[in-house]
Amino acid sequence: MRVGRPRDEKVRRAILTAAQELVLEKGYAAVTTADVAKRAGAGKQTLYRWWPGKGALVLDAFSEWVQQAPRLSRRKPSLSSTLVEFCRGASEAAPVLRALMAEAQFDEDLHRRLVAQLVRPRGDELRACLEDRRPSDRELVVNVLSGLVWQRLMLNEPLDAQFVRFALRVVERI
Amino acid sequence: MRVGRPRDEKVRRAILTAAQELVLEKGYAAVTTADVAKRAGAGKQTLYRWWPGKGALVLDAFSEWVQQAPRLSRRKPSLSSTLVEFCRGASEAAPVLRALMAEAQFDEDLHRRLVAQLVRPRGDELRACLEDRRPSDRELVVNVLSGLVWQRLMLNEPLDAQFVRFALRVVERI
Amino acid sequence: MRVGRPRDEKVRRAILTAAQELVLEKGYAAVTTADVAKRAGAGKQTLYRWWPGKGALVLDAFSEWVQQAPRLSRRKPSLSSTLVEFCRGASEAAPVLRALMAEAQFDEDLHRRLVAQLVRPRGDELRACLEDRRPSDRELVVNVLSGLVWQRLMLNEPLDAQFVRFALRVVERI
Amino acid sequence: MRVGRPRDEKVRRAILTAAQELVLEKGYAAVTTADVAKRAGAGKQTLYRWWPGKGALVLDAFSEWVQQAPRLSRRKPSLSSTLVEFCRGASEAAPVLRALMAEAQFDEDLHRRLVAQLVRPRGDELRACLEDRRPSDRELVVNVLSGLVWQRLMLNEPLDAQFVRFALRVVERI
DNA sequence: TTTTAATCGAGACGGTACGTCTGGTCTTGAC
DNA sequence: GTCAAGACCAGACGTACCGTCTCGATTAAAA
Repeated sequence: MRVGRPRDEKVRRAILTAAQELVLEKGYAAVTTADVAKRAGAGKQTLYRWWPGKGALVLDAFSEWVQQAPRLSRRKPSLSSTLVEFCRGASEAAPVLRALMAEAQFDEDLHRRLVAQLVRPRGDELRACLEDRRPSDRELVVNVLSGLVWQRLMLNEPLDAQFVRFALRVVERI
Repeated sequence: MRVGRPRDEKVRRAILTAAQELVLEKGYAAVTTADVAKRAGAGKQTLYRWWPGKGALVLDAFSEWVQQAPRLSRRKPSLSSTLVEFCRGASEAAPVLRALMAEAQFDEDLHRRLVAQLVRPRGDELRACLEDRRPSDRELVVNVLSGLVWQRLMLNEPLDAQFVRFALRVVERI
Repeated sequence: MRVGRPRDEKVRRAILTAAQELVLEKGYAAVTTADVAKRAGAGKQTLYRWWPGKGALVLDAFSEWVQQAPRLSRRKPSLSSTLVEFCRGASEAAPVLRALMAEAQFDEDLHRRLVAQLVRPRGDELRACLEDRRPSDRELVVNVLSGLVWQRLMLNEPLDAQFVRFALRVVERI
Repeated sequence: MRVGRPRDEKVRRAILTAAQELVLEKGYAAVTTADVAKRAGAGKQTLYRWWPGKGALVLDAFSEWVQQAPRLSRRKPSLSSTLVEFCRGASEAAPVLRALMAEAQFDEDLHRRLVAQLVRPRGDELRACLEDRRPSDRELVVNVLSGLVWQRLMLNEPLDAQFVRFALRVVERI
């Protein structure tokens, strides 16, 4: 059985919340691990016990936030509504997503986490809307859409309704 | 007339060369402006007189390198050959491109330079291969292809022959 | 009567032993309370239940060790033999004594313990060898000898036979 | 010739002054290198360029301070007046001297500096007052007096007029 | 026998100092 | 005024240690 004092889930939550608040307030680059720990009323060591660094922490903070969106409809959502929702979320979180993807380019481990927690799940959601397509087409469409969105993010161009229309037009021609 | 000692073009070249060498040897993140200056036999101040920081310097060093590829054929190149060439270059320089795009997420000015010196020119080359398409389609195709490539880079997946076939298959269905 | 589980004397001994071993192996500064607890198979809390900190613990560990020297002769020992024995012990334990006296400068409580457990008893032993002196002289001699020894320790100079001769020469001139 | 920007003596002075002030205000243990750098308007790196750590810095700060005492009399000072002056200085700076001697027990380099900058010079001053003594006696007296003073410091006992009388009584009997 | 309460090992916790590192600016004398 | 050299300010970084707290298990006296 696990011995020693168990890890305190409340502390973990407090750090995640603090990270989220601070990143939204001051932006990813301006936040330090020390800031987060202080705001959370935690020690730096505790933060580093749970996460290897700022990137992984902020990723956790926001991948939970993104998941907040209710997935309660039992009916398979349409591609267009999924894409709209997708872009809405990405647009709100754009600065964080850009920073995380950027940081991940310098950090192998963060890169893996980012793919597993954000990139892949979004792709899976899209794929789920394409069950009526031929399997070989599915990957095409998912890649194209995901590529368009990430490019848009990295080039800091708006993920607005016009973009959604554009993307849908691309898809219906494939 | 400008007074004082004139700026030394040889120094500028030496810094660019040193930056290129060091980034290829140790990777973007592991190189500092001080390293580059030392290798080039230059002072840090000289480096900062010509460039605003590491990002812009490395961008210059490698955008020249990318342009090295001879564009001498007067015949309009085909889309597929352009894409092959495009991916070959991107694949070789992938670590640098990833790092520059990442850095640009934290640096407005570098972002502008990157778009102007790397992103836009590549898009223009692609566009030039699509003159037989309807104008509205052109932007579609350019966006999709560029999105696929950048996504591939940022996700650190190979830009190999298989990817080129995949991309061409997408395009011919639009 | 005391309720609850009684304190375990075996644990106390294990911690003292572990502290002694570790300090002899790695030196006072390189040992942490966590190290000692781990070596003793004890928890940190147990250690802190018995002692207020590393200093007091090590002091206990070594003041017992110093006392090991048999004081069984019923005849009053001579000053010179006492001093020889005194210096021999201080020389062996020099690194620990230096560290304890140093730590005591930053820790009021440890300072009191150190004086009570090490400084005063040694002075009393010396005083006991000087019963044939005039009372006012006794304090003089004890202070001078003790001062010479502690200075020698703190300046990291050898407490060897030559020093003993030197000290005795001083005393016989007072 | 020396190239590069020369070290800035003004910064060095500012750091020394800040160290002195802070140590007098808050005590040695409560002062950090970051505090000193901030108060001095300097960067931490600059501090570490000039000194290897807090100990060496504070030693410099106070060894200059101790030397401030005017040594202008051309006549050889008497032993008693030297001792009085000696004890007055040591008494004022007692907390710092205790801390430095303590820290030096954990830091070989600081130990050497402390002996060279504080312990030896004081000894030399005493020796200079004893030119009328036999050479072999001189070392005796210097050692005894210095031992008495340092012991007094480390045991945190007052270096007052009574102590001076005591010390002089010892000396005149040697 | 059951309850109670202090102890035990293990290790997470808040706090904080440390010394290193990087980025971008400033200051020399030489040219 | 530019150059090489390198010191400068600023502050983030991750590690280390301290002494406390929390957990489930153990132990013996009290009920």
